[in-house]
Amino acid sequence: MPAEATILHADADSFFASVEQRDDPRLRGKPVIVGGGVVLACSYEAKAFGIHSAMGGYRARRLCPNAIVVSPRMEAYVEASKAMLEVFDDTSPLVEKLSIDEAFLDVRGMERFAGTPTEIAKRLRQRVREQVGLPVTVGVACTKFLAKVASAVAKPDGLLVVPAGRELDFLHPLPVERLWGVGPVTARKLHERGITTVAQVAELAEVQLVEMLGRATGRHLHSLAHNYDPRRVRTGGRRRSMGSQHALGRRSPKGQGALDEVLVAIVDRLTLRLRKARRACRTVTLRLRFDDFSRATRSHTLLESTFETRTILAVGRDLLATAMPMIEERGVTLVGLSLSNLDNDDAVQLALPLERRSPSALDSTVDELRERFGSDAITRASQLTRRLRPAMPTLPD
DNA sequence: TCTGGGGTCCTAGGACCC
DNA sequence: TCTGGGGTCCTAGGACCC
Repeated sequence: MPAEATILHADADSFFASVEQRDDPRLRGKPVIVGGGVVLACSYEAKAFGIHSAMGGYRARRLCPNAIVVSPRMEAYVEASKAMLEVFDDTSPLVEKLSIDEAFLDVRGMERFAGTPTEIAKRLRQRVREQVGLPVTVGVACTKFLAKVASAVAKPDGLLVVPAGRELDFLHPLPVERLWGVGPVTARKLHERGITTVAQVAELAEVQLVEMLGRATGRHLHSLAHNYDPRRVRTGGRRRSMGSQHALGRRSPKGQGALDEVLVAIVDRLTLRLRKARRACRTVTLRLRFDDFSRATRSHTLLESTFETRTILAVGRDLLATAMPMIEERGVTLVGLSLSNLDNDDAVQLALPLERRSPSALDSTVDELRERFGSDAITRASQLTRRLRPAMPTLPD
């Protein structure tokens, strides 16, 4: 017996542009572009002209000279996202937020008091429309992946239910680009071998796909083409990195001083966000993009987590200094910083200051930590202390 | 298709440890 | 003292998503 279609994927349509149209009646029914230099989002009226997100603003305006261009208002989008999430949370106890404008909802077992998944999905769309004022498309299927494909196919302002037992009939005729994780590179590799539909992917053995695309992508695509996706809808989940970047115009100054100013501004923004989120980071990564659109990263991992502006700026400056020869040679067009390794477990945090203790004191403290946090966390802590030990000065206990 | 800003996950080699 | 297999962490790069 096939699995029931109980997973909903709710996705706001042209989210940023829809918020703009909601808040300014003059924009309704008109081609709207959010963002200036590059299109961050655009309304369906603009899409009809061939405009899409990530397209250069210059080209977009040539395609549709009458399009109305508005600056992004991130606060308004965050607000709308929260309001939408409230409706989701009120619909099902199992909600997984995917991005600012989409989420999965598991409605299994809710039939007796809330109706069938289809009825729940209809009500969800109506409530977001009434309470938040935005159009939302919902896909319903037995797996997360298929629900997401369904909502993409149903856009805009639609609802599509893939009935249990009919999954492959729905999936197989679709182009490979519909598979989650198939971008330009993977699509090109598949096309080169004459593979354009999901059905053709499904005909291949897993080993063939792995050979073609690498282990992870190959296995992933093999699973998806057969609609094998055991991932459950999970609530919570903390972010694993935090970043900020700044694109430099072709003509902006690129000397070390100018770059340092950009870096200081980025570090300032980031550490503020870090402290606001009550997190700390251990790895700092400098991201660079060059005139020819090649990229490079330079990273450094600290021994101890930090949220201090001073510390992170110092690391950022070191990384920038090591990259200066490359920058001078290739010409930099983007500078970014990413903070990762966020919040290590408590045991490691506690073990680190032990650097200043003698080996015997260290061992007894590790025992204490084991009692407090369990052996799993301790494995990492003791590994770390072992690594520190050779460099440790011996102090009296 | 000449390109923003925010993320996630995978790979691969080297260092180091048990 | 030598050797091997397995595991984790760090760094750099790449693909993909919204």
